[in-house]
Amino acid sequence: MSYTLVFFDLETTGLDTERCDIIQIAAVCGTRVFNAFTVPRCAITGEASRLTGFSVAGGLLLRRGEAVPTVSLPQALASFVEFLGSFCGPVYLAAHNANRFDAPVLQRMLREFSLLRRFQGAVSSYLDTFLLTKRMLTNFYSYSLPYMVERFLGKTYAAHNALEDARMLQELFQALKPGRNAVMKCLISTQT
DNA sequence: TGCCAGGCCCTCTTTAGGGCCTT
Repeated sequence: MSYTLVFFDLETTGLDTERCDIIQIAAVCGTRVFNAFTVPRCAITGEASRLTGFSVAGGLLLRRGEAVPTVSLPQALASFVEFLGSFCGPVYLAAHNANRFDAPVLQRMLREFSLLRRFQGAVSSYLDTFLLTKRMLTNFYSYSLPYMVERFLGKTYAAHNALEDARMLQELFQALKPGRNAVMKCLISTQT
């Protein structure tokens, strides 16, 4: 049975998956793209702000000082679920370190806005590409996304922009060509 | 200044501990 892989990434206010808020949700599947920004409800940590370039001033979301168009968090999440629901199943939602970061944050947000059931109807599993690359490739200096992209695609890119991270993750996956069995071993159910 | 989260993986392991990766 075939499956659809959608590559995604979140930019958030920090690393605490129980408390952080989403700033950017981005996803790619082939040439189809989703990208949404939202004004976070809690403060952006200094480290997250330094890495992503995001800040909030006067109720506006700024990236490196320039205002970014935003929608409300529930609007962003509902649009994301609608985007995911437009693909033929089963749909796997892939992120680098999904198991430990992106999936817990997204699941918590979807539950908060009563969107989890709809999401679970569209997406059967997450795919953790960090686990996948660690299992596929041994004895590497690093398994971070920027390092993997530089090593296998020969590119440096604007890391910590969710859309660029998702695009690079898709390219990396296409370059590495993991087997179906390797992919299946790194899936995490959305039914939590 | 340096610490802050945390499940998985590895190994100098299993009666444990440290590093990784994500923002």
